Amino acid sequence: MNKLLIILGPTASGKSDLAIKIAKLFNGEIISADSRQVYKEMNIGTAKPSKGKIRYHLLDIIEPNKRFSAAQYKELACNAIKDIQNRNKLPILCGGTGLYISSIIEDWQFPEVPPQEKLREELEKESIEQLFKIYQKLDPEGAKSIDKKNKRRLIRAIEVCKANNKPFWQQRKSSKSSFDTLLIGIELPKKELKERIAKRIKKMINMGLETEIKTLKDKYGWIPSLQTIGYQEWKEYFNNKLNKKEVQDLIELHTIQYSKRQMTWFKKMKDVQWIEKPEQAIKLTELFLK
RNA sequence: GGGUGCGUCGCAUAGCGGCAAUUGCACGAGACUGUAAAUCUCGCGACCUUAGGUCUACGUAGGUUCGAGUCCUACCGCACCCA
Repeated sequence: MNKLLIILGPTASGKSDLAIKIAKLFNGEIISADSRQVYKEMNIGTAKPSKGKIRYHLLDIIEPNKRFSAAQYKELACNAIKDIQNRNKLPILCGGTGLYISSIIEDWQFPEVPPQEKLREELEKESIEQLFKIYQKLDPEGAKSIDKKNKRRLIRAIEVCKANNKPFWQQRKSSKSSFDTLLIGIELPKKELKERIAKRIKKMINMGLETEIKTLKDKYGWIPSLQTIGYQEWKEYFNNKLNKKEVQDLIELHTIQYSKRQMTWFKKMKDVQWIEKPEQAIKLTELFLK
């Protein structure tokens, strides 16, 4: 069996619940496609699914102060998918990180150049214009289409070129996924999504989000993985610049904005079956598995 | 009743005679191949097909000026002070 079911959608749209439901009905296991739920100790703020009967992969696989990447994700996720298929179960890829999902369904080959902190630090000092010039020299073709005002991206492009002595643009590859896929996207009316987001955030706070963050920042400081919606907002709170209500409002705002960015990515993806109700997903899955 | 200050594009903020008007936020659209819940771009008075042009706009009404968000007068609203 080579089937792979994918469930995507913006945050708080009910992806996990749907995935669990389908996993129960169709003998499946879930692979999280979420760039924050991979971290240990970040539970409440990432709305990490709690342990249940259904096996959930790629949660809690890394320490919060460690670096994680899309390339690592892709490898781990592919392995998990194949493993599940080999055991004759249905793998369900479920999450809101568009980049991670795309890397699997389009079988991206990331250039095999791990991040090089030193080089990055060096390049970080340069101006954007300067960086663009450097990149232009290394990869004139790529320079035509790169986002020339995005420092982070320029630095990575330069890093890859230097490491392999080949233009960055030629090192990015994608192809048709070898999996037989069904993509289901959840798209709720704006108003409903907003309500669900607000509700979820309230719940998080009631569940002790503040304590979770306090523990994390006391233990690790404001590490990069805390640069996450629902976490970063508390920095000002602990500095007494914001009160709790303001933090909550900010989280809500940022989450809504994030959900729009997610949709921008998803809408670009081909072959997504957009649904609003879980029953529709179940029907689609039935047909898919026939 | 007297005095002072302030009223600018959803909100905040700049502007001190050449302005469709600065900046931030919000909002809209979009990009994305090892940080992606990250990072970045563009748009944001209306109309005309782009270059560009036309109209309507800085509390209201007048005035001075080639030209007014900017100066003057009156009025309205808000804030503070003195009575």
